[in-house]
Amino acid sequence: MSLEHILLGLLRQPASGYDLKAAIDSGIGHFWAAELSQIYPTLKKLQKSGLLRSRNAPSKRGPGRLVYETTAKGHTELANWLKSGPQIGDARHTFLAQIFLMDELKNYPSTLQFLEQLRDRWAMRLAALEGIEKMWSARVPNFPKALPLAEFHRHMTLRMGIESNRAWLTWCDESIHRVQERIRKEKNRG
Amino acid sequence: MSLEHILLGLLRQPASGYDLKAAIDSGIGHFWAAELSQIYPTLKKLQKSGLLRSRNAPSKRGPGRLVYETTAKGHTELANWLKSGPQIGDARHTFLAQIFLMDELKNYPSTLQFLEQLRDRWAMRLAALEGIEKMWSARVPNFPKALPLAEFHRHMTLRMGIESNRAWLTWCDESIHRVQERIRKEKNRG
DNA sequence: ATGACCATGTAACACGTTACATGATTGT
DNA sequence: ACAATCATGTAACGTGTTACATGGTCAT
Repeated sequence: MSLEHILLGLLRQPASGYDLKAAIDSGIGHFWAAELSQIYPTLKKLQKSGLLRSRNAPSKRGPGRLVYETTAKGHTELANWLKSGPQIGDARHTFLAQIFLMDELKNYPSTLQFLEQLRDRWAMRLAALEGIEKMWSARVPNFPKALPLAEFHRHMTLRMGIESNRAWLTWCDESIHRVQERIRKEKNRG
Repeated sequence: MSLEHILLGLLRQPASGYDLKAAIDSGIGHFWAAELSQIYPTLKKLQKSGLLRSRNAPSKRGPGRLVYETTAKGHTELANWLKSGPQIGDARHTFLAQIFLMDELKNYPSTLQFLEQLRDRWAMRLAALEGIEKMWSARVPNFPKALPLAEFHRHMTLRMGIESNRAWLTWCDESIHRVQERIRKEKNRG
């Protein structure tokens, strides 16, 4: 299970399940998602295996917090996972399946509209990611060369998000252009 | 469920569960995977809902085949799914999580090796996809402009595969370069 | 007082993989 | 004879989402 290792990694700083949900959404949201209902049981399971320990802590508002942190055994497990080589999941891209089958509609304008919706969403995502990088670079002198070890690794994942989003946008624009050409040709023939 | 709609779409040509597994692996393998143990029950479920019908057919070798095809109701359902807009799944990229946490190893050579493994796998995938396009273009005169409706849509998904793989490779090379620079700097300082 | 946020959890369901079971045919 | 391929299926398990349950605090 990858979520186990992700929690293990994020918990090198003590945090509660609620904190981890926020850290995932804000920090790695562009390539990972997790719900609280999955996080809480996973933390308990990790503690049972001796990879995490927890303590109760008060909260300013709301109920008491359960703060977890990684044990020595947890560090070992995390290191082994990182050394085990890249886990390239079979990414399922539902929207590609939709395009693959979209000839069913026998109608170029439907395809066009679909691609434009895709482009809009990706343009927004790309702008968000570029914004994050811009703010980061404003904060750190000699960015990104001067980034310390941990930030350097985090920055690589941000760059990956930006670069793939850019490629997808380019592909969208190309595809939109090709569809528009076909619509034009049909008109001239009809 | 997306697999339901994918089977529905592929079944505009009659086929057995076994055939569909082969069609998925060879046709959309670069963005979708499915096991026979998932395909068979899904087909039964679709038939029960009236979106597919089946008939028995003999086989040259092995047991009898169950050949399915889409009903009118199935076509309607498929069209509705295609018109419902792009489904952008929260793609989970485990390898990005690994990089994000890899500062744990406190060791640039580990990161370097990881990135090189990623690059090698993507280089192979890219070569495979480009090979498919090359063979396709050799077979069809005036490729890709002359492609008919269905093939045009399939070609767009192939292009997406090629373009994102290329972007990932570029990102890999960039990242490898950045890590190597850091290793060099450490040596000079040490 | 109403809604947003803090904070933890359970239950039911949906989706997907791995392992197992069965058995015929074809090529080496 | 042995392995690969054809062909269908079940069972157990792992992973992830949605809905539900509970209740305190803070700002408007």
